[in-house]
Amino acid sequence: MADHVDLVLAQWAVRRPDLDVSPMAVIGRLSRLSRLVDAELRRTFTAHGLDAASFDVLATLRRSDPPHSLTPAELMRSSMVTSGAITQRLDRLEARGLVSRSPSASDGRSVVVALTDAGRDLIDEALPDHVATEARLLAALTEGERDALATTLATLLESLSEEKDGKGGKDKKA
Amino acid sequence: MADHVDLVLAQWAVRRPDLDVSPMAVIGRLSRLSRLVDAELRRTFTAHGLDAASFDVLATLRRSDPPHSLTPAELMRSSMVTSGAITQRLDRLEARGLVSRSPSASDGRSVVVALTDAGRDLIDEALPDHVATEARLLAALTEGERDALATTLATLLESLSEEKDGKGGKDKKA
DNA sequence: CCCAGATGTCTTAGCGCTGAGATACATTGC
DNA sequence: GCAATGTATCTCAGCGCTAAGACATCTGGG
Repeated sequence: MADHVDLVLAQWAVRRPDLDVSPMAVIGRLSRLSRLVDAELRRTFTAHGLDAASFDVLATLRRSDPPHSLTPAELMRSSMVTSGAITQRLDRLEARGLVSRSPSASDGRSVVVALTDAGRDLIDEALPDHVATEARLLAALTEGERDALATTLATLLESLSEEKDGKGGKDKKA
Repeated sequence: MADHVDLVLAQWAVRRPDLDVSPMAVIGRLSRLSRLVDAELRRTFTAHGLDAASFDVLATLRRSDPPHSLTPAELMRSSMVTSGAITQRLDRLEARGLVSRSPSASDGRSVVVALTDAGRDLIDEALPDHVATEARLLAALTEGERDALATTLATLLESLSEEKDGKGGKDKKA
């Protein structure tokens, strides 16, 4: 019943008994789990000729209102990557004919990125496999555990997002 | 109370009502959380002249028995990165005088990586800040929630690790 | 009306990692 | 002994991302 993180905690207890390393029980597992999950998801993406970055953009467009178009700035905020990363992702997807870029009618600085028919077909085909993979990765949990996990992760996500936005902030002056 | 993932789930319910995307409630939050956590941890590492990769290696060595030495292969298994990544991490740390490499006495193919005094001083100085940062990131949870979260993540971690090792195989029954 | 600051997109250098493979040494079965 | 296989380390090209910054365009207060 001891995973890698349990061993790490036991080692720290010997080397640095002065430190309370208990937060690692959560953060350490979160990190390792994320790596394992990413690796598994990648297999599904590869099977459909995609990678995580491309899938992310196509899925975000697919979720948006028809005609499934967003600006690079919106994609950037949704994806948590920099603007340079979005530019390059779109370059790759555009070269493959999966998205199109056209100047925005309402904002001269902006661009409208839209799913092409080929892009929509590809993401619609990959999606069922993707969610099936996700479901398989969670198969070890009961439904109750899954729900509780989602709730707790949502709590953490909100607390970190707020911190990042400066809302309420840490404890410094408002 | 609605985080980004709740919005994503609501969008999929409209665009693809045929799909059960509920696994995203967990997997999606796991991914985003991991990104946010990594970004926060990085700030602490940077403050000590480190990055996540260097910290990982130094901390792994520090946890090992005195004289705090391991082989690249052991570091590779602990870190979940490829051998090429370990070689490069060690190149950087060795160039800074934080670790040393010497040929193994017992295995002609192998190398012994050891913390130098400077490396040990650096990791011992950074560690308290690091665990403090981790504790701050979890401050939104009660102790009970933290424990339950650690337990559930451990369950997932074990199930994915076993799958990877081929133990029990991919197919359900043993 | 106009300008200063905010915003949107793209460019580029540099970084760390992967994946494939090269090389050397170790181990096992015969 | 020795061939076949496995293990340990390193090399290197290629990839996607970040950070910093260049431009163009928008917006709101004098």
